[in-house]
Amino acid sequence: MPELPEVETVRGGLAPVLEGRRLARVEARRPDLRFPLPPGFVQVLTGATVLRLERRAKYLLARLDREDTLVMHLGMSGRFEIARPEGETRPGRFHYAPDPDPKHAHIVFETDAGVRVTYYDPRRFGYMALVNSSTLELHPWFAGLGPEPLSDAFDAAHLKAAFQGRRQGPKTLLLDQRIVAGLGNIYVCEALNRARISPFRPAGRISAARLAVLVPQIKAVLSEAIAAGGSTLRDFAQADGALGYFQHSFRTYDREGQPCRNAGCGGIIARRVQAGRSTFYCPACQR
DNA sequence: CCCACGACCTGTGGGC
DNA sequence: TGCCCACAGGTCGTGG
Repeated sequence: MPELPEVETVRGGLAPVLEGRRLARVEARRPDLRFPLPPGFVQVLTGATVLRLERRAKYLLARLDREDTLVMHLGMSGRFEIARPEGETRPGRFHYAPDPDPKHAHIVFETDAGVRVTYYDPRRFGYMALVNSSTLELHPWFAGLGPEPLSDAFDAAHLKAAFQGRRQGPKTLLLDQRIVAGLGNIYVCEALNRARISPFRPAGRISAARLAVLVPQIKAVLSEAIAAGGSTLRDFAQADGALGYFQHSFRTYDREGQPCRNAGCGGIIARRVQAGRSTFYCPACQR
């Protein structure tokens, strides 16, 4: 599920309970998620202190007082929940409300403050790994990533160069994490609608002037979504259990047959499968 | 390089 | 009510 705004929302929710805390107990309730958990996963993490919780693209990075960084990707259906102890039976031993979804509770972290952070992932497209911190940016998951869309490095000139000579539509290329890192299906559809650019127009033939409109629209939709706590569809919730509200602001996503919300448009949102993914767009104003 | 398609895995919602 | 199919926020790989 989670695209950049949802991962950023999760980061913001987990940071206050994890940063500066020691992981007193770590439990892997199955040996794998999408990939096998690394050997020594539980042993390395148990007793480690989380120095900072960061985000790069759609990855969460827990910087540890260890050689390795804990790298986490939520895939399509991964989510975290925070549970606070309901009581302490004896020092360091806490008890909690029953887990509402034990079947999909794959990884459990318990901090020295007794806060329990559980990773749920029904589809198990998510993954966790331990990656050497000093060479993290050389790791295959990170080496080829494009710039953060909210950074100054992501600008019209960057997109112009990345789109140069490409015949694929901007929809497909913006999903390519090597071009820009963190966008997913929802926010690409939303940004292209705001910029009134067709998802199907050969990217190399989009003018620099229109890319100069697209870039700030991408930044705007991401910033607004982060401010709203992300989008809650199906299973996504913030780490504290609260729902995100940005889905109410969608202009295209999952709005097939409904009116385009762009000023003065009056078109009807359509859905087309493009490169195997649903593309929602307005045929009237997106050119 | 482009595209279409399938794989990974499970759950849910809509149509009949 | 029950069954079946389509589809789901993300990557990764193959083959034409």
